[in-house]
Amino acid sequence: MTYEPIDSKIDLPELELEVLSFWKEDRIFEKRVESQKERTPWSFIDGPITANNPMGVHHAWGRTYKDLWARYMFMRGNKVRNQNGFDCQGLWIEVEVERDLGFKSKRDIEKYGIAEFVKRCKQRVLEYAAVQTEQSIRLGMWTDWNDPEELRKLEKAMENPMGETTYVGTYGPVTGTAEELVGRLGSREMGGSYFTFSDENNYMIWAVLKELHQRGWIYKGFDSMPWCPRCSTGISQHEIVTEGYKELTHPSVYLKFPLRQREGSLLIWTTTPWTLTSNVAVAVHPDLDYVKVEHEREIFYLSKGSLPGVFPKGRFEVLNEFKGAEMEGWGYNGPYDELELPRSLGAPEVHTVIFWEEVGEAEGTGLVHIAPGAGKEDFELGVEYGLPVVAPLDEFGVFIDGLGWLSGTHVYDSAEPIFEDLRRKGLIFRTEDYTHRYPVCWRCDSELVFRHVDEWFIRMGEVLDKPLEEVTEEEKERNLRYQIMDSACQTRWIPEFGLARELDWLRNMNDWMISKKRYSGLALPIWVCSDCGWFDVIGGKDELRERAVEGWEVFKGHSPHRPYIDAVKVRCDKCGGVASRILDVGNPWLDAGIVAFSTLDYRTDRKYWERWFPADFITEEYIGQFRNWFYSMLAMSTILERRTPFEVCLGHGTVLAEDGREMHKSWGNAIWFDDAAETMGADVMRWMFCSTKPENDILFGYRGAGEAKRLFFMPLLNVYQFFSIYANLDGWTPEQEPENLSDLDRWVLSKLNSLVVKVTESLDNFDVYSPTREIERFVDDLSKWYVRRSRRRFWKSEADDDKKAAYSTLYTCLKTLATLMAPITPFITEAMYRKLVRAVEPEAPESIHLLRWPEADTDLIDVELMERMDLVTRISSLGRAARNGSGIKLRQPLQEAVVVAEVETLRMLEGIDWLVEEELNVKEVKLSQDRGDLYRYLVKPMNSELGRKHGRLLPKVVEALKSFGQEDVARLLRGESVELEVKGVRLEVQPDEVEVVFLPVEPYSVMEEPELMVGVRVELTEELKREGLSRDIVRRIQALRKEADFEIDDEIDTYFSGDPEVEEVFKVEGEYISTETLSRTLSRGKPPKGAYTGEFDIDGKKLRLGLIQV
RNA sequence: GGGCCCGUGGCUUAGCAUGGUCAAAGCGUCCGACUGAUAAUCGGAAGAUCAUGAGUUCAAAUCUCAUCGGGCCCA
Repeated sequence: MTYEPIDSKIDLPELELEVLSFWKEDRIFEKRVESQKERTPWSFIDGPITANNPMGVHHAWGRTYKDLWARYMFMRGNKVRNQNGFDCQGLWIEVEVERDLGFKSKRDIEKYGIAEFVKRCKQRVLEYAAVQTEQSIRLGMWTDWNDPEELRKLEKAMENPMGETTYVGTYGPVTGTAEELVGRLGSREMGGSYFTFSDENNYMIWAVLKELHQRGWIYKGFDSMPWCPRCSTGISQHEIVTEGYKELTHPSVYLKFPLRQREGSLLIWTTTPWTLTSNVAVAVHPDLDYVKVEHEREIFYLSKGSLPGVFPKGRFEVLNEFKGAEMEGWGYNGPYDELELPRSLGAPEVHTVIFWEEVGEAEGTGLVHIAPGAGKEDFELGVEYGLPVVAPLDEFGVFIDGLGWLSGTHVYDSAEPIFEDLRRKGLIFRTEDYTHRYPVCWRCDSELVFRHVDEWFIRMGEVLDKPLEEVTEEEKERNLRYQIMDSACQTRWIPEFGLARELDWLRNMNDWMISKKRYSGLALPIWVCSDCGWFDVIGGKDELRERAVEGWEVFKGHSPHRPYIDAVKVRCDKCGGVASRILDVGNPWLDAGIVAFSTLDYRTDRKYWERWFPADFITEEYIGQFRNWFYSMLAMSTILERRTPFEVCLGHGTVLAEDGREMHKSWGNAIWFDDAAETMGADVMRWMFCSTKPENDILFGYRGAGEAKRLFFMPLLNVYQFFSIYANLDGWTPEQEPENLSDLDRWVLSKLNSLVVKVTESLDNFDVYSPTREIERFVDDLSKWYVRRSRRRFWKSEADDDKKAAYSTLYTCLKTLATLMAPITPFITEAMYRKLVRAVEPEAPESIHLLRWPEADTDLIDVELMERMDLVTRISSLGRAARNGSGIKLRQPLQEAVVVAEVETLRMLEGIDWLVEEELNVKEVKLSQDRGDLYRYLVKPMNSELGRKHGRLLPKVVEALKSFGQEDVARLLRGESVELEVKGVRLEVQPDEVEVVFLPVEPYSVMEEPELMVGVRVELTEELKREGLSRDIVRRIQALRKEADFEIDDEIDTYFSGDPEVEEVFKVEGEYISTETLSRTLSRGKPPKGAYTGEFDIDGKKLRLGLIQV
């Protein structure tokens, strides 16, 4: 058997596993790398995936894109560099490790030991890098990465970081300490995936930060930051926005602030009672209306608009009304003026009413309590007014010393005691529960508080009040923000609105907070003198060694991570003191943003870097990345080179469950990657992603997968199956070339070459959505028209030229189609290629993925032929509908079909009308330009109209209408009137006085579309009936053959008996029946013993059959 | 409050940048057929105020504006 069949059950995952082992054993990917040496570079940069957990199906979308364009660009003749990347540093990994170790807070980590903790974090990364690599292999990805087993060996070796070990990488074994080898992962010597915790990645960021420092763009800032008390770290703007909010209910309180020079109190409202110790001022809107009211013999001040909310029962009296502006400078007594900390900062003295444009009265009282030490906007306002900052919480969220009875209380436990205290002081007006969106920690869900902290920032540059195009070169020179915008504009964003989003982010973002008070991450290379406050940024390991004044021996041999790096001290340039590294680690987006430099040897081999920078292409899920990876990549590259690091950025949407919601474990609608791969198969998954428009979200699940399999993959494989069955029987191989091709062949080849053109254009344009649509359409054409109409060409017994033409054409179609699909569905196409092409073309490459991309033969594209065939399918479709209407089944031959159309249309059918004959099972196709051949028109009088007009003449008029010719009807249809004469009276019939009815001409059943009409003659002669019956008989014999498990080419002896009519058919149509069923003999009578028998009823007529294999 | 996407038959989507063919497909439903690719396949039918309103135009699902609803991003 030349062409191995694909099992009809078609277990796609099973087939994929076979292909995977072929790739592995025969080192096909390595052969691809080997074969591309001398080619033009095509550069791709992988956005690192966090190696923290198994990957999900949502990763598979982007990874499908990543893999497919790498495969495609290779096939197009490029040298492809694509290195997988892992994100390795940052809070998310720490949190998982903390969870594993059962830690509750940072204190547990300190107790456990930073060195040990950081080591565990690295181990976790190695563990999941191995898992994700295996999963990605299963997805069909081909890229440079590590053998998962080697990663696991390294993970174990890390138990003793300073112990010697050996790692086998892409280029052979490397030996060193475990920590050293881990720090060198992804390097030129070791190959494999890049890891953002590598030494080079860290030191490269040092170089960038030094560069920024030289421009004066690094600074230590004090800001009011969202802070997670559990993680004990600030949460940056980048992190808080996506998952950073939750609907929460808190107790809120209306509170009295007694006025100093006036009677009564300001009425303020807050949802965060813990901030009250930090109150320094109250803000009003100068233009808003405020009122003085009396309520239960007390005087309150609040905004007019907030009255209904504050006094819902309406028991108050307005004493006075005025603008907020009049309240400026009013003094009041704060609720915690007695405490030591506020007093020491002079807070009580500055308690006054100030202005703020943001004050509203949708909620609260229109009087806003301002605490610059405990809120972001408050802080900004405080800077404006020069207010003192009372910062009440320590890093764990505990009230610090100097706050009296509150000192030592945790913020989470503070609301009730504070309420009680205020109640005792008689300051509470009312409390009520309040539900709002409140920021929470995106990793551990703890409620965030605002803390006044010192953090390190990269200065973005001021936001200028003018359009981007008007910003001058000089202004850009000292403004990073606008430089990055320039870079963003150099990139082609797909979808196009990507640029607008990126620019929007850049326009709005604040200075970039890069510090984090954590452990496992980039050691920020900032050394500060504790004596005089001087600081410097160190640009690399060598510089550090030179400037180290102590601690180098502790650090030596370690990766630049805590705690060892913290031991190194440098000399203060200003006062000669000793400067220490700040203990903060870096924001992880620094790690991911630098990879266009760190992984391309920017510091050590500039030529190599230049060859591969910028990336021709990157692709990621766009949600979030405009402010994360896209942003940080642009930022880093702009700082170093002032240009974009990627030419094309393809963003795609989100993976949702089939119910349209996000996938959540607890909702039971999540699908794990491994399950998806083993149930639906990787190719089906890839196809689903590719046939979704990237800017849309995908509803991903087994229903869609089943549909893709049934509607696309099965028909495709069935075509292959069909080919293999007959080509095997006939022993056809590609060297048996035909002399001539039929119109059907030329048509499908024309379609095929058009497909090559379209798919190539689209993929060059980073559009895979359109190709999936085009390919689906082609598979439809191939299976639903070409194969269907060619079946008999394959069945006939002699191996004539027409048969060769059919084989050759179908072979070409399948081979080319598989090649076009190879980047998208690498498994199934490999299987087809191996069974189809490799079976008969020994000199062909061993894998479809080593092929060159097919060139379209545009000479074979015959637009006219495609139009003609299109007409044939339209006619067939109409004809089938007409047959359908008649109720006569397709197996019953009919005498004729009539096609009515314009003469130019009919001319197009020359030479291919036999296809219609076969498709409609008619003896002949008649062509006509006269609709009258199929339709006649009947004019029905509308008696109400005509009667009113003609009175007694009506019966005569109706009579006359019967004699209307088709020409008269045509005029009425055109809206013209027709004259007639009744009893010598001439009168006019208007179109709206009659109804024109169409009736098919007997004995035709008719269907039409504009400009085209098809009718079939539904009259049955005895001969036709007999033929129909013979086909029914053949059908029954075939069914029986199948049931008896005979091979397709087994010859048989057939025994029959039944009603006389049936037996008669065996006589008259004997030759036809025996040819169709490969019957050597047809014998009337009882079959011998051992025959396979069956009894049938054909429209009430009996038939008994017996078959014997010869 | 600002920016960006999106509202098309019961469901999922195409069409919309270059306005003009009966608004296209798949699922589901109903009816029928085919069957030497067959635990597949094919045909037909029913089913859409193209979110709403206004405007531009001879002509709007498509362009403009507004409104409503959903999503995302940022304040």
